[in-house]
Amino acid sequence: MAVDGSLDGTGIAAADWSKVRDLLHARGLRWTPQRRALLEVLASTDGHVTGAELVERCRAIDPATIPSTVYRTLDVLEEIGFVSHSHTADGREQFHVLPVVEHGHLECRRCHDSWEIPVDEAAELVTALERGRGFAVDLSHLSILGLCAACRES
Amino acid sequence: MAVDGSLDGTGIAAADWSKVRDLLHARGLRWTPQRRALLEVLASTDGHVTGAELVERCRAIDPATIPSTVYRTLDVLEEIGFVSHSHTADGREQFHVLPVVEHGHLECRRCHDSWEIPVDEAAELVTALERGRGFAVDLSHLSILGLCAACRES
DNA sequence: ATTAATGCAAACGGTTTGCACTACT
DNA sequence: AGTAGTGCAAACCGTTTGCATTAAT
Repeated sequence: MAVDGSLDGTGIAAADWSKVRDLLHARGLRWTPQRRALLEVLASTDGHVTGAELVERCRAIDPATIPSTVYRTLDVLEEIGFVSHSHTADGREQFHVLPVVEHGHLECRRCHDSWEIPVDEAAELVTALERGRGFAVDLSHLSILGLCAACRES
Repeated sequence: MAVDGSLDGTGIAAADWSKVRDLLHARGLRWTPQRRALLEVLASTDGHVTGAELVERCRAIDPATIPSTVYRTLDVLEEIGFVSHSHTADGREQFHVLPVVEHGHLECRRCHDSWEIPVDEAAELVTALERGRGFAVDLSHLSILGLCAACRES
């Protein structure tokens, strides 16, 4: 996989990287090899990963990766709106990239696989809570634990 | 507040304690001062507390309280079905006493207050996920973050 | 007399912090 | 040159573990 957006041939990822680079530069922030590595990792996720997983995957690219650098970069990426975070059922931080649509997460307590819940699937709950209690649900922080179809059968 | 269920005059708490004591004895487990203290704390909660909060409140009763004892007791209380646990939005363990009805939690990201969500309020979501994906929601682990009515106004 | 439960201390895992140094701009 | 970002190490917080000791049965 390409490491520099400007030389990349895969399209989407390259576009995202230069966008991030520009957003950083616009704020006087900098583009470093460590940030590039994290962006590379983020670009190849299916949309949600824990902080610890990101550290691990960055280490695959650069074994010298330091956790604090990853977490600090995640903070700035969250500030510029490139990622957002919620929490898994067992309390670890869960990050997701540029959510095109806001969504929650569904997690199986047995196989620990997880899926996204799009707005429309949670719509009834969200509007019910809003109408009944005036509570504005933060869907991107919604994490539902349960048993997936496959695990229920076996 | 009374410390021994058999001498207690307040009713509910005393009943719960002897029930727990009996459940423990039925399994060859023991009734200790430390467990009594935790039960006293649990009896006076509004239904949900974090593990760390329980440790702190037990210390108010007995300053010599040891965290591991509290957590170990919570484990057995969960085993005998007297409490169950989920996780708060920031990932700490959240315990609740004998849920008469299974329920989730609503937490305000600003004032950090929290409320219970009874089954019926989550019913639509639960059945939608079950029908659409065969996913069995674990309502007692459901924790929704958002902005409460009071905090939205100000 | 059993053996469950405790106190203690140390370790855990994920994340955060302080600080001197490095390297983007 | 200026200062954002890094590497490192140490601290953090809530929770868990191992083990010798205590105490409920």
